[in-house]
Amino acid sequence: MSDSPKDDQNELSNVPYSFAVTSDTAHIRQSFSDLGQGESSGITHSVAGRIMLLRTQGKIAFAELRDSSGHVQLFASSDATEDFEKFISLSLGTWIGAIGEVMTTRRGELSIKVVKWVVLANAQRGFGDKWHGVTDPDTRYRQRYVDLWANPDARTVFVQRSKIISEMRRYLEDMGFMEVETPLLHSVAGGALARPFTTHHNALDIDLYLRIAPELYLKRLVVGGFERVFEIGRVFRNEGISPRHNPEFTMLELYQAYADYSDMMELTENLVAHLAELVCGSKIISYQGKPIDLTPPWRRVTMEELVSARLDKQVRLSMDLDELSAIARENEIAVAPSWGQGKVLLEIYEKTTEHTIWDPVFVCDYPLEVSPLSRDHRYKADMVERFEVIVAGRELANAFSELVDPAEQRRRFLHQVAQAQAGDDEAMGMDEDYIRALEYGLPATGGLGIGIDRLVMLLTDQSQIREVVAFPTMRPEQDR
RNA sequence: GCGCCUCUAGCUCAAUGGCAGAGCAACGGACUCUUAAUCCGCAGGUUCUGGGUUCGAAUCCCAGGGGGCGCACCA
Repeated sequence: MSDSPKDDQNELSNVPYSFAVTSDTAHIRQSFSDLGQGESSGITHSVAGRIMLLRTQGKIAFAELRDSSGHVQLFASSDATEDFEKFISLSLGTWIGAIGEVMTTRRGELSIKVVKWVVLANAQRGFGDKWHGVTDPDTRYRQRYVDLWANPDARTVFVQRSKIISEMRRYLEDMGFMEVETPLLHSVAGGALARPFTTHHNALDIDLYLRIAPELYLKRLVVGGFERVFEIGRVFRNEGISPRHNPEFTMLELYQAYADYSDMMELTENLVAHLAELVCGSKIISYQGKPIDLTPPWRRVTMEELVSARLDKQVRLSMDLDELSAIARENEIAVAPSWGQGKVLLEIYEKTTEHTIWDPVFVCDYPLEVSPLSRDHRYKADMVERFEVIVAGRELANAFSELVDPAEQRRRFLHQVAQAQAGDDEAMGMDEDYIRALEYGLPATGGLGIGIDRLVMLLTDQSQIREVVAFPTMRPEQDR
């Protein structure tokens, strides 16, 4: 970052406003794959991209031209190429457009035999070591444009991210879901338990929150008669940054009328397995050196069973608070006085069990106490019909049968407000309009949220969220 | 927010108390089929910043800054 750009070379700064390409490098590779060694195709193409390598050899030169689809070799020679002397003095990183016949060299390398060429952009700064690239994480994340050229693997991740999201859209649309957009600016921060970012609207003179979840608006749309809706969008949570957390991240949320959380399980496992097959070529993927089998159906097991098996003793929500708290303390969990059995059970699960799960598991049936938007379990007291999907020790999805009873929703919100007053800065606020919406009638509805960034991490074998977010949140650069 | 680690040429890295170096990039040159081309030459530094210990500090100590990892919070 302290490096300074080279002085402009005037003749190279005078670059054209457009350049007509006839093909990209991937299509050329595809079209001329049967061209034998030392053959000329007789077909001229015009390509553009960056010069990533340049090998001069007296009166001839070889360059690697890279574009967004791949790369192809340029072959230049003093008798065929215009301004040959200038061509061989090009700096690595220069964008050029090149026109010439498609051919192969004596060694069989597919090449464009450059006749005419033009500089499209000058690279005044270099892209690092041509073998090692740039590995400094600070540079890679702050200057992603450098990373993407210096480290081709970084580029692949973002291509796959794009494929995952685009295929997710297509898959859901094929199921009859409609993509919608709901507000990012909320006057009540709801739909999840998290601290929000605050901002201010000048004309209305009110504080607004950047949304922590689209949930409550999406369910309003179901009330409005859109029976299958989804949104893929950014949410914002004012929390710490870590290898698995970025303050803004992308969520898929979907809602399906007349469905419950069992339907959401089926949808989730089928969607994720489908995406894995698309991106990884198999439902059995490799993550951080270990295999993960995403083939449906995934194991379905209750939180109580998981924790009981892990701790090798019965752990039930129906136990006395003292009894549960003792188990928590045995596992070095500090129990806060405001916690009920539900919160204690959740803490025990999260601290002792969650990180030990590798292959995908639907962790079913959460305590009502920690699930203010989920519908009461149809058979189990103080439980809700909710599940999280855990893969590789991490939460991948969260879903439930939605709470449809406005009076009960009001009680849940009131409890949240009390929690907030007791100092819980992640508790939800009262959302009167949402209750009013429920009063107009929300049918049985299944809801699902999937963290896209974490899904992309899983399917691209990345351990850090910064590898799948093009421009992760960073402390502002200091003057250096 | 707390703990541990780290910062040396544009990039990737050496030098562990004794003359700050290499490869790549850049720059100059040779070379008509290369594949990280090769070869010759040249240049490149506030060793993150500030203070301290020492005859002598990239190296040891203190403080600050950037980054990484772990914990906490969370998805």
